[in-house]
Amino acid sequence: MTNSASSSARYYLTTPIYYVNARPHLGHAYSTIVCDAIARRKRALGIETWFLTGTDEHGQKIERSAALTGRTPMEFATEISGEFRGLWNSLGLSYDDFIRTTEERHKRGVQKLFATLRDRGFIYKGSYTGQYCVSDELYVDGPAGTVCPDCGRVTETVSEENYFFKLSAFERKLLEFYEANPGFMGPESTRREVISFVRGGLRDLSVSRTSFSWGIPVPGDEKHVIYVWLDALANYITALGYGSDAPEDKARFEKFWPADLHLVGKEITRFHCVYWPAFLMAAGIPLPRSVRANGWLLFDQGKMSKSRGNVVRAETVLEVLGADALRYFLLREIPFGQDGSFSFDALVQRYNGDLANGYGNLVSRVVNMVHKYFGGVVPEAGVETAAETALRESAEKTIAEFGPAFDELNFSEALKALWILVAETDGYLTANAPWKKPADRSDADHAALQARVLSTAAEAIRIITALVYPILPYSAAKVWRQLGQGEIADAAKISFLKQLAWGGLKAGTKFAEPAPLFPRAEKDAVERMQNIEDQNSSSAVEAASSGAANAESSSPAQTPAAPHVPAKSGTATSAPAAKTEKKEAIVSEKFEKQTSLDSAPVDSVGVDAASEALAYETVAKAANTPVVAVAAPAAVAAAVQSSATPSVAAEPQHITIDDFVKVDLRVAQILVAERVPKADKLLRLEVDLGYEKRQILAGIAQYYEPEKLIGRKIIIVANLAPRKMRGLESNGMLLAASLPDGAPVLAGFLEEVPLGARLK
RNA sequence: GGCGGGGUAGCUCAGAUGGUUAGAGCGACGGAUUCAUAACCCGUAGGUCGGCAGUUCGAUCCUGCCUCCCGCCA
Repeated sequence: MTNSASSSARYYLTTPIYYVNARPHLGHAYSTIVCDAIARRKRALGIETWFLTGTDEHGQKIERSAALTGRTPMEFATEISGEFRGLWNSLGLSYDDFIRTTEERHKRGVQKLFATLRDRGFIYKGSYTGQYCVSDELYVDGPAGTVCPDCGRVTETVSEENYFFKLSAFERKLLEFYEANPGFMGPESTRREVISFVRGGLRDLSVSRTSFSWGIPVPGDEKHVIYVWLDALANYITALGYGSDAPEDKARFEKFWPADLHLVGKEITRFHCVYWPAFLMAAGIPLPRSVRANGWLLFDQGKMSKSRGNVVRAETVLEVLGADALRYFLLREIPFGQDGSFSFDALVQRYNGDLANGYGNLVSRVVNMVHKYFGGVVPEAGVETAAETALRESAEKTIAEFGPAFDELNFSEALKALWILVAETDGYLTANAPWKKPADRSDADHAALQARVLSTAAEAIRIITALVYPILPYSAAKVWRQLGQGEIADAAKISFLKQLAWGGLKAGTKFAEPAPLFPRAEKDAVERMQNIEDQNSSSAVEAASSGAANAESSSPAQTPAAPHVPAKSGTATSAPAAKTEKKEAIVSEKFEKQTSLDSAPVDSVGVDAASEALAYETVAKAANTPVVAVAAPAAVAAAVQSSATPSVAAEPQHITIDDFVKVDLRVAQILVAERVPKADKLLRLEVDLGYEKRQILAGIAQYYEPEKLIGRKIIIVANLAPRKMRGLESNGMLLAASLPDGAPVLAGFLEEVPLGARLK
């Protein structure tokens, strides 16, 4: 994964810096946890390691969000940044430095970088006239009236004078660099995408803004602030001391730069694989050795979901199962680099299956037996038989396989290999049954067997524990103590992983008392976590509407991208959760599309007040600009104004065809229709989609007799996130025209259509 | 629309330069067992390897077409 020189005795790795427009969630935690595991292993191998994380705090969006809450951008950023740091601390992440882009050391470094680029002739002043999406701070190609490809809103024509970076001068140099350094970026799919992007031609990049002031001023021309990506990317060097004259800063920079690994979310690979190397080349600074993209973390949505398909907070998992459970799940379940889906069910299954029943139970049975049969003191193993040889060789094989897999970031493979050893040790114990003395075995023979088997199994556990330490640091520390090995953190300081070999557990070692490692998660664990999330997300609605916690990081563009460069994602973060939210958000936007197409406004009838609140919540979160999901085009402005929601933009809300396609509209037939007790508006429907049947709740009880609906074919939004109403789960909503008096008229077809047919 | 990646057991995924019975873990079922966290151990599950056509003695792995999903770009 890294090219040359990665074997040197120092290692510098970075997480993305997280944009403070969103509160931290599991997606952010994922990237940071991965880095933490890597950092811990490197340190335990005796490699001097520097692990950097931090927050990205400039930009117009922060300025705005702060204004909505009546605070200064700095106050706002400080609060959210503190939440990130607080979460990393409560997860026990071992970062060496946490940088904020609002810190003086960073500003100084960024200004130096900008000045260097300018002095070397790679920055010039130019002007740009074109289309600009105010909401996404994004320049868009096309004539006046062009729609923003990211959010679907109509762009505005702007004309401004900016500084430009001569990105075009680096097209060939970058391609040559990629060619010469095949390990620079990964995974392979990312690499191909980046190369094909650069081959498609690079245009100069606008690297300053005058439309807002929350940023780092351009040195010598302070009405400009520096482009947020140039600002953000530079954190990787400013945190080490770039731009400082202090000797210790210079020394640190010299020691750790270039970085060995920038771990980034896959949506921001282009910034790290194209712009960042170009900036560095232009400034005459060495390039990082590798950039690796992690995939999205998706939350289970759609059909199965008991979960609401919403953002999950790391704290929830931490509270119920602990940090190690979360770390294990993320690294074991998701092949690194691919998208992975997170669900509480899968988490609990992994936890119980691998941690509680597997590793935890193995430790428990062996430590208990050593206490029971040997007073807690490791006996002499005696002569190795074929069974011990097999286990030892298996452990040696595991040591040989685990490291390379881990170092290639194939955590999932590494853990899989390690858990084979867990299973083999369990099997070895069962096969030799030290707790059972056959009648034909002498006491002496049995004692020898017990000694041999238990010391061998304990040694296997020691090996497993050492290897798993970077991934399960807290649990490994407990086991290490139980095995009488002292503090594993101390062992890590003296490079214990480097010399790890079979035979390290000495006879005579005194075990500590057994203590539970991973208590089995009871059946209610999933439910408990969901409840915690539900409570949290209902309070998040308030936060969102007050502007404090909106805009999940990846979906809206934080950054003003350059002209002609339709940068869509905005943040230096992994931001997986946005995906789900965006999907939901689209649903409300869809109605506007409908309204502009149809004469009668189509409304969402399956939604009662509660789910309207949901629709609003998700839109607000995803877009920062509350969207009103009703009204014909001409009335939009008025509707926005009259709505209680704080509105920023009043332009018509267009979406692209790509957005529309995300709404899964299907033909369904009503099989069952009945009133919901104690709800005068709600009907419970069971509908058949041809490929599946599901339950939907619809607020049409005042207008339709349930009996008359049975057999009728309707149109439903099939991929709407499930929602509970009156204790019943609704999996989708039906479509109907909304008459002036509020009465719904169900949408349907004049011709015969098959069940499950998609509308598009 | 262009480029790229995918569609393998209920779930998450491996895999083969094409060759007798396509694998693992989890879940499910049956058995054994009790040192241990109702755990561990043993066994079982028969999945058109997305669809169709072609190349071949033989394809799930090659070719073409189709379909669905995802990403990047326009």
